[in-house]
Amino acid sequence: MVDQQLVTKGTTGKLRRPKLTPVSQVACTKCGLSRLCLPATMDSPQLKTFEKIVHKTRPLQNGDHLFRVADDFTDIYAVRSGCFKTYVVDAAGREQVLGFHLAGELLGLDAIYQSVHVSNATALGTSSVCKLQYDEVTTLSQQMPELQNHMFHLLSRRISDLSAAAADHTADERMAAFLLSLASRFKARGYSSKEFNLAMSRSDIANYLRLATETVSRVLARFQKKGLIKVDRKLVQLLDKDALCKAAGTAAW
Amino acid sequence: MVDQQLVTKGTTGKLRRPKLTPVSQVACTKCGLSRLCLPATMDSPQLKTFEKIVHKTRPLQNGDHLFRVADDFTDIYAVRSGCFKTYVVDAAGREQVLGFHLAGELLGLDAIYQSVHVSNATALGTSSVCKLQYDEVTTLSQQMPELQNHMFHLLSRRISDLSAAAADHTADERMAAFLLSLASRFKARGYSSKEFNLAMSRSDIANYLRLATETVSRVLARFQKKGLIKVDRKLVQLLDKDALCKAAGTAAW
DNA sequence: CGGTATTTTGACTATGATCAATTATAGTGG
DNA sequence: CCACTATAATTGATCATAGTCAAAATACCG
Repeated sequence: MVDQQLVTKGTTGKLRRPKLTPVSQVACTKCGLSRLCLPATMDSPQLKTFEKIVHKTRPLQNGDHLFRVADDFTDIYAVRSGCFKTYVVDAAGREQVLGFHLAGELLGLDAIYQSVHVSNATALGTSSVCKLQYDEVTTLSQQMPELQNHMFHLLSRRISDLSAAAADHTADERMAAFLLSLASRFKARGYSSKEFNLAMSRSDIANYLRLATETVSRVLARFQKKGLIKVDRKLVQLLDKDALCKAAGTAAW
Repeated sequence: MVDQQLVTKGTTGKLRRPKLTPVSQVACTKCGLSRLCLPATMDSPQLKTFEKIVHKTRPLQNGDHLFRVADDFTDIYAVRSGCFKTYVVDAAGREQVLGFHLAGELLGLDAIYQSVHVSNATALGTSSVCKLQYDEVTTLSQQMPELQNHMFHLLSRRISDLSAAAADHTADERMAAFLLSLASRFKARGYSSKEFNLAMSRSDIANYLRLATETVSRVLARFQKKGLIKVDRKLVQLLDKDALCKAAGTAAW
């Protein structure tokens, strides 16, 4: 694999990461929770109240678990930095990746109705979260319609996303849709939507997309040959988004 | 893997074992809403208040649409009788069935965050629903913690179900799991869990399970030959649930 | 009944999985 | 800094599950 121009040959991916631009006016000072996981309509005093139930935690290292199946459910987590993967292990011991969660996204929502975690969450690289005690969230939601509403929206959105992901698509479509999804989420966070690092391994991607690792490799190679993307290890550049959208079988992103 | 920290003194008085939310004795007199879609802890006066926001509608005929993509989202629907299917149509015109919804189950939850429907819902056979104006639900949730909690639970449960359905399984596993899911839902509604009618066509089932219609036919035939089930047209009898569970790759239901 | 829908069955095919081998990459300790 | 190892990613060859195409059988409905 001959790659001529690497802006920086990566001992660390951090150096070359596109700069962050602040997204929201309001932000939780305590943990940097951006607008992405906060109600848009919160004013200052509300924010202050809200901050009281947000608890910082120390960062997790690659592979560390945030929670596991059957753990007591007491807290919701908001990703502060890094990336987490959630997964389950079925009766036959096969792992199934349920999702990847970037900064500003919530973890553990599937545990609410059973008061027990039904999935595992593990850090991909050094990552951190904010902790929100669930009963404090519900209590506060009683007083703050905006928060209640926001919770409904977040849950609804996850339902919608999962529905979309459940659809029947070819390997190429799924891969293209996956890359575009990452792009749009990075963009929403102020990062480049054309170039980003994959926090997860090929086999995690494969598992998430219900493909074999080899297929992921091949599809990426094929996309590259067709000029849709450029891949170098973890770094992905989207060269032709329109074509990618077409490959994904979706309207423009 | 599975921790043994199951001995936890409760921080709250809540049940925390993996089981369904407790069911209530009460039922909405107005539309027959069963305990399945009502908060378990509602008492009589609360129920009366709740009933005020429940609106009966006239039954729909087979194929009638309850809502379509891009329709304004104003109401949540609770299935009163019959069965509904929700689906989307992708850019290429392919239909994707998202789910089947039996009495007591809610419809339209994926529309909350966009205030617009993102899926279509159509009746399978003559079916009816109750209508709940969404902003009345949220307003009432502010005053009734039980209702808010119930909404969170329902949304969380749907997330959990969708996650499970998204997993990568063989045709046999998916079919077995599908039959068992129906069985358990019928049982929860007081119907037989061993014998029931399929409200949906083979091709709807196939689409939902991401299989070809022909494959559904073949799998059902295979199951019958192996003595797991008996199928006659729409009527299904589960003859050997244990074997079905094994075929589904799940623990007993 | 007669005509249309749906379902089933059979033959063949293709997409993506599996198996196997090779090449990169990241970590570790001398 | 460089072997040395373990892990991850890629590439090739072959296989199998489920899809597609085609046709027959069965159910549905006026």
